[in-house]
Amino acid sequence: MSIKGQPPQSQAQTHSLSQMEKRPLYEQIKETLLARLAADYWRPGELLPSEPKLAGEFGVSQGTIRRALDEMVSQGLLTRHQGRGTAVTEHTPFRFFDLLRADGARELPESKTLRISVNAASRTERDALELATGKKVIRIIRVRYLNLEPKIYETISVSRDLFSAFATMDARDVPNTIYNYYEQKFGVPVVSKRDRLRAASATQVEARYLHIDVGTPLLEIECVAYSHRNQPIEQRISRCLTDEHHYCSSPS
Amino acid sequence: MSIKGQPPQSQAQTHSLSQMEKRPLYEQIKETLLARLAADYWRPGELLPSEPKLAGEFGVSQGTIRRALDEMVSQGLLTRHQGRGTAVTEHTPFRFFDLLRADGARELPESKTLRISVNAASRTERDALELATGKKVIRIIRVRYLNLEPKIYETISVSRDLFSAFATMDARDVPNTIYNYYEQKFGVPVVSKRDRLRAASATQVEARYLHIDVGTPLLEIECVAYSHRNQPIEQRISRCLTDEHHYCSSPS
DNA sequence: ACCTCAAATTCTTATATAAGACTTAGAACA
DNA sequence: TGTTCTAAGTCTTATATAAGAATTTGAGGT
Repeated sequence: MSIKGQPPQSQAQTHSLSQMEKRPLYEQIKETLLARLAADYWRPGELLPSEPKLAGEFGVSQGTIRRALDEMVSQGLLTRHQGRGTAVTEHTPFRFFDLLRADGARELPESKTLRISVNAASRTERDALELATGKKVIRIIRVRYLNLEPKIYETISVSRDLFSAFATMDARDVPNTIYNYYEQKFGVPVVSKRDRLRAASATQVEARYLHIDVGTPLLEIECVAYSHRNQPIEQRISRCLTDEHHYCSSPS
Repeated sequence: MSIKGQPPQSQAQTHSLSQMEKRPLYEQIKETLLARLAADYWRPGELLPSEPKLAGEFGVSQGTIRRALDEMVSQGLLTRHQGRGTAVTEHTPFRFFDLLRADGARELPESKTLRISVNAASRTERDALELATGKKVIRIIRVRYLNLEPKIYETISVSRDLFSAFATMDARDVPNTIYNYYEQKFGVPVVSKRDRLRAASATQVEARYLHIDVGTPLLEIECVAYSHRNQPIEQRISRCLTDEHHYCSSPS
């Protein structure tokens, strides 16, 4: 029984990759790992146990672990290096920011929060965030600067039930890279998003903050951010001045 | 030798998955299959040989074939069904059309070609299509209709060297779903694309064709379409009226 | 400071078994 | 005689495991 390299103690009971389950093993394992990631079991940048170790822990072969990890890598959740190990991806602040300069370079925007308010969710907010009628949302309105010039007028909506801490927060304390904040303060990582884009005209308010004329064409990006299991986390409507930048779709 | 179902003639010598090669087998196989796809060795919708057959042909195990096929499936080139087989994906006309109605439904646009011309390639065209200085392009300008209303003013640019047949074509004969035409007439399938989006103002010409006022905000989509091996095929600039439709990014 | 070697890791390939889908032979029935 | 249904058989892809190769890292020696 005393095989060298065996993991310490008894820890083989808690996983229960139920044999009765119809779903394939690698999928159950992926789900478990996903849950751990969501629970901050491993920190971003941290190395996961090696494939053989995980295989031992779950009582399956290395290849099965590998398949689960492969899928998470293709989702951008993990990063692997031969000879080194498998790490939790550290999301750069750029990960979900798709406005590029003409030369293709990315600039990190600065942000100035204008207002935080609590409102009844609108129809589109309820649809996007999958909220029941009567639920409330917290709205954060801010202006974002690229190369020190105001380029984006942005309205962020989140469920008050999930992010009540925002309601009492001072506008100055709203962090710039807010997805990181969701992950660190609330333990809710944003792992995917879906964008819808239109052309629009600058309103009076937008014109004032973006230093442009009323009616100037703006690129409107309506973005819904999702956490694990496709749970919608945030709706964001960004109205962007695209004189020096453009939105870049991920190559399909 | 006369095994039933055997492909005709001798075809087992040409593969040469050179043992000297440093690249993994599955990658070399993928490359070969990709080349066959590009050469129209199998037609869209057609079933490929089964995994064991391919394994036998290439002299590798089924798992290795599987890995090559898996990657091509994830790129959307192949479609697999357990128990049936692996087929070449038939691209619907919608595959690369990202303008959706508010309810999320897709409408196939009608097109009216306005003009076909041959010009020296502009700077952006040369960049997009990777053409040498002095090379010429064929430009196709057309209006596209959604639900019978003019919504898109579109300029298509392709290399004259590759698509000379366009130069002498009557405007009325330009097909609506032009990617299919590339694949069927020129044997050049479009397998991916990259979009860049901006907000813009309708010019006088656009205003006339789209039945709108000059200066109306339009969504400008600059799209470069690629064939196998990332060869750029076409640049397309679509200026879209987004009062009833919106651009939808593929979920990342 | 540089080189060598050993240990740990992921990567590649192969093989075996399971599960789903289509085909066809043949019985049952009209 | 023709039709319909059933079930077995055969083809397909899906899943799981194992073993050796390639790569990185770091310790130890020169």
